[in-house]
Amino acid sequence: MNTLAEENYLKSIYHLSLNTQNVSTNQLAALLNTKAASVTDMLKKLADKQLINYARYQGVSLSAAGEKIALQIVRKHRLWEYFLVEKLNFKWDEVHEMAEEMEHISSMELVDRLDKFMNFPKYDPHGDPIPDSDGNFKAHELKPIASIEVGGSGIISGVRDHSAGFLQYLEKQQLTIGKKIKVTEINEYDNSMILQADDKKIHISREVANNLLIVI
Amino acid sequence: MNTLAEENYLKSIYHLSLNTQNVSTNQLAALLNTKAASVTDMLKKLADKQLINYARYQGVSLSAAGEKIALQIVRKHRLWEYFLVEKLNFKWDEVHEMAEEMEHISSMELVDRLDKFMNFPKYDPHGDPIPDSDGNFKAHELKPIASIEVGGSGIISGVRDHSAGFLQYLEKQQLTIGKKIKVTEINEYDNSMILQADDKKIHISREVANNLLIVI
DNA sequence: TTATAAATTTAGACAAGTCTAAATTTATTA
DNA sequence: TAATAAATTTAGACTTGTCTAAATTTATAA
Repeated sequence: MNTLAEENYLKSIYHLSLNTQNVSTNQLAALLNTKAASVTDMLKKLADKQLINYARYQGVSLSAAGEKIALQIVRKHRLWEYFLVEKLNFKWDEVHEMAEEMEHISSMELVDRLDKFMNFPKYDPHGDPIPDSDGNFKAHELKPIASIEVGGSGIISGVRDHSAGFLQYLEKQQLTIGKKIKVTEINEYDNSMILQADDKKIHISREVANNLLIVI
Repeated sequence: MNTLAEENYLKSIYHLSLNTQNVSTNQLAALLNTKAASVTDMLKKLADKQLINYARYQGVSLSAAGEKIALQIVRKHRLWEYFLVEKLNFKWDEVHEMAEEMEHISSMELVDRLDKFMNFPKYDPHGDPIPDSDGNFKAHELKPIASIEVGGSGIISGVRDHSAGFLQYLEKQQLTIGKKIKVTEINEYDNSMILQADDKKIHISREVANNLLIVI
C-alpha cells in the first residue's frame, strides 16, 4: 500500500484539481504546509509509481490509478465525518482534524460496513458528496448565494470555505445545511445581502455570500 | 505527542509487563517484529522522555507517565474492537488488525464519546477489560479451564491466545464469551477434557483448555 | 526580445526509525 | 571459576520524508 505522506499528496492533488487543470508545485506546498522542494521529491516518487502525470516544471494531475486512490481517501474522510456528527454528536466545525487521521485507516471492508451502518449517506456534514465504494458520486448543483438575484431562493447545501471559524459563524446565524433561504435585499454599497430564513431576517456580507452554497 | 513507533513500544512493554517484572530487549524485538538493536535505540529515546525505567542490560518497565499513555492506547484499541463487533458486525477474530490502526487516532474527546455511544462497555469482544478515561479497569478473575477439576464449572470469559486461528476454532465449537460450561471428564492419557455446554458435549485438547479462560 | 522576477528543481544535509556486523556484558555450565 | 553461550549494546549504514541554498526553467514586462 501507500504511505501516509503519499496518501496526503494524492488527496491534495485531487482537491486542487477540482479548480485547476494542472496543479502546481507551489499550490501543493501551500496546502500541505511544506516546501516546494519537498513537493518535487514526492512528485517524482508518485510519478514512478504511475499515480500521477508529471513533467518537470509543468505541474501535475492524477492518473486513473491515482484518482482511484484519492477517491477512496475522500470517501473515508467524509464517511467518518458523517459518523462523528451523526453518531457521536460532534458539531460540523469539530470533525475535520479527526477525519484527517481516520481517513488513513486502511480496511476497505471497514469503510463499506461503516457506510452500511449509517445507511449509505450521500453527503457529508458540510454538504460534500460521499463517493460510493466504486468511487462514484453525484455532486449537488451548487451556486454561491452571492450569485442569486433579489427574490431568488434555494436550500443551503454546501460551503466553499470549510474553516472552523466560518462554520461556527454559520451555525450561530442558523445558516446550516438543509435550511431554505430567500434573498430579500441586496445592499448596493457593499453587496451585502439580507436573507429570509424561517421567520428571521439574516444580514450577511458579500464574503459570506460567496462562501455559502445553495441548490435552487 | 508521541510518534506511532513510540506508542507501539509503550503498548508492547505494557502487555509484556503483565507477565514479567522487567521486560527484555529480545522479548520486545520478538513482539514488535523488529531487531534487538532497533529496540535498544528506541528504549534510549523513551528513557530520555521519562516514559520508561531503563538501565543498560537490565530490561525495562513503564514509568507512571508511560503507563498512563499505554493505558490510553489499550483503552482505544479495546473500544474500537467493541465497536467493530457490536456496531459493524465483525467477528471477534477479524478485528485485531483494524483496531491496531485505530488505536492511534489521537482525540481523547473522540474516544470518550465513542465510549458513551456504546454505553460504557467494561470488556472487549475477547473478554479483556476496557480501561475508563482515567485508565482504571477491573479484570475478571480468570482461570484456564485446564485448572478445573471434573465436576467444576464456570462461564467462558476470556482467552489467553488471541490468534485468529484459535478464535475461529472456538467460534466453530460454540465456545464463546458468556457461555456456561462444566467439566464432565478428563482423559488421563493426554489430559484432554470433555465439557458440557448447553446440551452438547465438547471435547477439547489440553492446549485449548490452557488457553480458554473462565470465571467460576 | 532581452532583462528581471517567479516558480521549480537539484544538490546536499538532517531526523526518525530501522538494519547488519562487531563489541560488550551477563548468564550458564563444565 | 574459567570458558562458552546468550543477550544486549554500539557503530555505522540505509530509507523516507523533510529542509535550505543554489541552480535552472518559465513567465512577465519594459
